[in-house]
Amino acid sequence: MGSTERRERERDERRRSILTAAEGLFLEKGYSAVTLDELAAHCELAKGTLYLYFPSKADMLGSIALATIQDLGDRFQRVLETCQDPASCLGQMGQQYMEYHHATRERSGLVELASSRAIQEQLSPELQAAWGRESGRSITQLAQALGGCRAAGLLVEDLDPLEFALVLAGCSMGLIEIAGQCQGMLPLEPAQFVERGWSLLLSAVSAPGVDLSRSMKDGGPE
Amino acid sequence: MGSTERRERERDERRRSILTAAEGLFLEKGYSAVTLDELAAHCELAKGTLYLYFPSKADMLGSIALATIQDLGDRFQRVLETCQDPASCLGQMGQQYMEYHHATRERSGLVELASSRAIQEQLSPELQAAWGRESGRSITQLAQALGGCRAAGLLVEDLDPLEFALVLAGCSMGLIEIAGQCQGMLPLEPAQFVERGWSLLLSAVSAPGVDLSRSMKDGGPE
DNA sequence: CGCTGAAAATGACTGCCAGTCATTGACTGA
DNA sequence: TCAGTCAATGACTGGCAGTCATTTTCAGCG
Repeated sequence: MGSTERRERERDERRRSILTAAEGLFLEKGYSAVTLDELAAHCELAKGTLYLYFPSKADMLGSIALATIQDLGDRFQRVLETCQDPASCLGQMGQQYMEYHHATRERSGLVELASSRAIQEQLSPELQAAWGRESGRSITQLAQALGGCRAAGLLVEDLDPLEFALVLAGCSMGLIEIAGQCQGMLPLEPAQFVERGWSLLLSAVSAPGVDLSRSMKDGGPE
Repeated sequence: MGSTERRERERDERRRSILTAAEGLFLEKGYSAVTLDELAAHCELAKGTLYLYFPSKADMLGSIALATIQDLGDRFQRVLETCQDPASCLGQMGQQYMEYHHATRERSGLVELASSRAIQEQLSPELQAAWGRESGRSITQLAQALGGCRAAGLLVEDLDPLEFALVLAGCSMGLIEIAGQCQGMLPLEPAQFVERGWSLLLSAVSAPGVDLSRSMKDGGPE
């Protein structure tokens, strides 16, 4: 019988519905203010049942955040697969990053929290491993695009693609964070802020006569 | 009698000794793994006594982190007061930032945690206000130095000093964070990482023919 | 020197909540 | 119909932040 498969499908569905409810509550009230009794009530389940699907509350948050950052990796993957020209590849990654950020901006607080040491060390080993893999993935992808640009002579020679990819990633994170904290201080959208940062960094490492930051705005030359 | 003053002095001293013990434990075991019973035992006090000095555990962490970021503001203040030439002013701020980071690098995890929404919203209103004031201070100071550089024609014209100060601050935060997370991924010290970021950003906004990132390395022209 | 009142310190206690587990219920295949 | 498996339950436990009635300390005074 296909009953085992149906079981599995139902299990997946329930898991997903728990995550959906959890995400809503976490966004509404903040992670630590949500109790599992409350979440269980929202799911019309008993608290114990939640533990059949997740080993801890932290793992629920981690799973939500993981799915979010996986989205970025998937976007980058698509760019790498469809794009030949290195400059437009990098440009499209920049665009995808902005779109990703826009699509997930309300969740960015959850991703930030999940990245923190306090949460990370509570995650199950499997999730921890997946998280490390996933956050490394988008950086590697970025480094790959940067490597292509350097090979094409579009970047200054003495640039380590991986190192610069980390710089870009770190700055993006920090800019989003500070933009969230200083909403009042400047009338600027977080996304514009990040875009500004990328532009500056890219223009600083472009080879003489080239401006890679331009390729982000129009998706590359053609 | 001077007994009231002595009282106050002793109170301050005790407060400080609690913070010292707390900092040590937080660094050793992580904030959430430290119980107040444990901390009280280390201070040779009863748990209740701690609450005569701090309204909550979060406020202890907040006070430690606040003192840390105040240090940066003090450093920047000294630079602004002693320095006339705008370029060397900015350069010295960069140097001070690196020194600050070096001096407080083991505490950077605590500052990061204290900055998080999860902790911020638990802080007493007074501490929250002080935190906002203090984190705004160093950015304003940085903006002031940048304004001086722009006025001297060292920066591109269309640069908003405050906005760019926020970019620098955000990138620094993010770079420190990602450097902490990706220790294994690259053989680079966090400080070098941050320095690299500052250099790139400054070179991107320097006026044609000027390289402000240089002034950070040698403390400016003289 | 003892007395007194105020301030400081105490630690048993409370409430809350993540996580557990013995029990019950639902379904399946024989 | 029955046995066996897996999902679901919710009362319970343990641990910890924060409280508060009580005790201790001590300066100032008669």
